[in-house]
Amino acid sequence: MAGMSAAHVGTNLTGLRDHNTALVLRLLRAAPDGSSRVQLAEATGLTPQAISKIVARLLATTLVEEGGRGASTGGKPRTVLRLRADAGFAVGVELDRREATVLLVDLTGAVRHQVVIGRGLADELPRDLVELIANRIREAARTVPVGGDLLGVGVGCRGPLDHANGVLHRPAGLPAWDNFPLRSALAAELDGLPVRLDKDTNAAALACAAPGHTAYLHLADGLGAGLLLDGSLYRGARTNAGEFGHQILQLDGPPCSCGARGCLEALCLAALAAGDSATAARLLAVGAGNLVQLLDVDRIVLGGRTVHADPGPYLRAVTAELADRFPDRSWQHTSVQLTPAGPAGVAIGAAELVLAPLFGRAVTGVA
Amino acid sequence: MAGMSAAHVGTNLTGLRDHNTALVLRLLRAAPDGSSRVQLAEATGLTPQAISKIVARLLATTLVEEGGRGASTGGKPRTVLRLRADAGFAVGVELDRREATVLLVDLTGAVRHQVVIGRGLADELPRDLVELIANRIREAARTVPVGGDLLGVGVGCRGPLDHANGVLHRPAGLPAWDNFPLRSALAAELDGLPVRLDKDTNAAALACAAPGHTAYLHLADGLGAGLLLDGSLYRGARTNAGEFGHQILQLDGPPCSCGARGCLEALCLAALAAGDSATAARLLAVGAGNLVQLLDVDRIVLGGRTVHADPGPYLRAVTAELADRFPDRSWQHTSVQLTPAGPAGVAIGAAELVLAPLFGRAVTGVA
DNA sequence: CCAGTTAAGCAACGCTGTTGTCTAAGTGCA
DNA sequence: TGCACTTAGACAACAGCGTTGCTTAACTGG
Repeated sequence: MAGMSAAHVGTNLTGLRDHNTALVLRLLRAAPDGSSRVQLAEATGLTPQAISKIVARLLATTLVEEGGRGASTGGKPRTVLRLRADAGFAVGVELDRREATVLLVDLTGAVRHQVVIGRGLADELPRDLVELIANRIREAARTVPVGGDLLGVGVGCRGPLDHANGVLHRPAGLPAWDNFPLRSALAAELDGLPVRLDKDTNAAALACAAPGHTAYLHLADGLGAGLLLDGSLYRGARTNAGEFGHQILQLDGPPCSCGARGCLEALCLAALAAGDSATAARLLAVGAGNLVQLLDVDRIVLGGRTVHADPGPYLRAVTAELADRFPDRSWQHTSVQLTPAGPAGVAIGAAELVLAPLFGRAVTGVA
Repeated sequence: MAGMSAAHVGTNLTGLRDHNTALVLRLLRAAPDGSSRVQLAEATGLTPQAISKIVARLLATTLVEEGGRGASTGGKPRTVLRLRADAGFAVGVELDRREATVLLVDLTGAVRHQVVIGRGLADELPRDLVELIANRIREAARTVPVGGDLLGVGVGCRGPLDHANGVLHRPAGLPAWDNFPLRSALAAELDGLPVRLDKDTNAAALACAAPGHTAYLHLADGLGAGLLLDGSLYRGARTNAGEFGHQILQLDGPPCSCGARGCLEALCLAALAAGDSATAARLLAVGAGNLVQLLDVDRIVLGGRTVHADPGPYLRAVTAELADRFPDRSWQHTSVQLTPAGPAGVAIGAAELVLAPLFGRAVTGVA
């Protein structure tokens, strides 16, 4: 399942239906004011009749509802279709060195409940923190309205880790957590509720999903990236892509926690420790330029505690660096922005790990 | 079409059939000794009956043929199915500063005809070189056996360029070629035969396609990469991904032809100009390590004139660098190898640009 | 008030892969 | 040599997908 490439698998009618259904749900989610059958037909390229059948199936579930009539465009007015926000919920968890966040989002991704815990990976033993978090998750679950379905729990955590198996690999240099099976431990505490684990950077990237190619850069205790290539999360062979901070920017530079010398992360954190955020921003910008050279993305999105504390210098530095290295704006223009998800982006995106399959981003069979 | 993401498009029965058909063709191509219906059913996850129907359709074309019986596995022996190499051909062209290569490959990718022209981008005006190349292509086309179909021409050229529109953007710093519409110019000379244009690095990457994630690094007059993510070429938003050589490795380093300072390419070419191939190899290796950190690929493949001249130092340097930066071999191991396509890899891969759609790598609708 | 326009449903259809059954062509043991 | 067994593959009937052709619903505009 996970890790197995969908590109090498045949597809049958069920897969075809699931693909189109997920596509329709995705389009409805992207339209907060709702959409209509005609609009869906145009967007998907399917015939209006096919859309009518798909919508009829969805209306029979709790996922979609009709919402009155839209304005007429010269004839019969369109029937508004909307995703039912209360039909499904997911819990998102951010696990940091000294802090954890637990929140509940509905099907549209809106936050409905949120608590911050003042304890993190560096403060507790694995079993104790898991129990602490599980308690908060159970509290969040109790706030789910009647009729709403809790679909699962997503956890965003410092890497490196193995997303496919849900196992940590010495996150943030903490040996106590090395090889800890966080996913199964949490699932056991929660009576088998589906749990998904991913790097904090990947989670936060999911929270700013958009069409095309996006690189999300996260600066906090460390520096990492989440890559949304063609709208879906790229995790790489060992689900450990995005180690943006461990690109070497200075040969034989100062040692980094990863063992190498001259990593962007080491340089950047050293500058920040010295209070020189201008240099940190410039270094981040050079790394971002390197990334755009390699991946030619549409969009750079910035986030993480350090950036949120004072976004201006980082946004300006990256924008300037890209303008410098890609002078032909008419042909190559990469936009630079702050993450729209805000400081809770990791936890919000973690919940997205659970919701995404519904909307087809991670479904195998047909991409 | 190109540039438009397939992820946002609905799929119908035609798309379903095309997807499965291309998958079967791809599997047959990957099995030089042929395959059987049973094996195809196992590999695709489709039922034996579905495979029988798909194979029957393919046998009715010239693409696939039966090839006798295989060994028995305890019952009726399997019927061997094989791709008919002579059913289709493609021309591949490599366009370099001072040299061009034109070759013909069959459906399996085997080279059937090859000529090298001692003139390149720097030697001729665009119109003259196009005419020269077109003559060689016509010669190659005459070597196609009767009954064989010439599917088109693929061209691999120094970037930057716009793959979607087939237009060059000042390749190799040659102003005479800036904005030259190479694809349409060549197509006009060849009576509308389909022509595809891509960066030399992308073409060469296609020539070493394999399952999983591969990064092909090409060192010749310049230094670039071709990215095969999940088996298919990743081109990025403006089809200009893979500018691996323009990652900055030394802040405020020596100026590069791209306008920036301290680019890997500038450092590497300077070392080579000084005859210091050890330093060039070490620099390439550091860049490769940065790439693996960001993309977590399964495989690094090396190619290009400079590497082929003496591959040992480059293979060793990259292998050592990766062992250094990813010490946990059991979990993270990226293999390093020379391109199996050899020195003509760019031209062979350029032909692949034409053949790939047949095998579903670039088909829209269903991925 | 009625022609025109747009939205959406109903019914019949073609085509996909699936299921169930049968035949072909081998192996292996008595 | 003969017969039970195994495996490969075909034939026919089928369920389910989106498509086509047509009808009905509901609004706009002169």
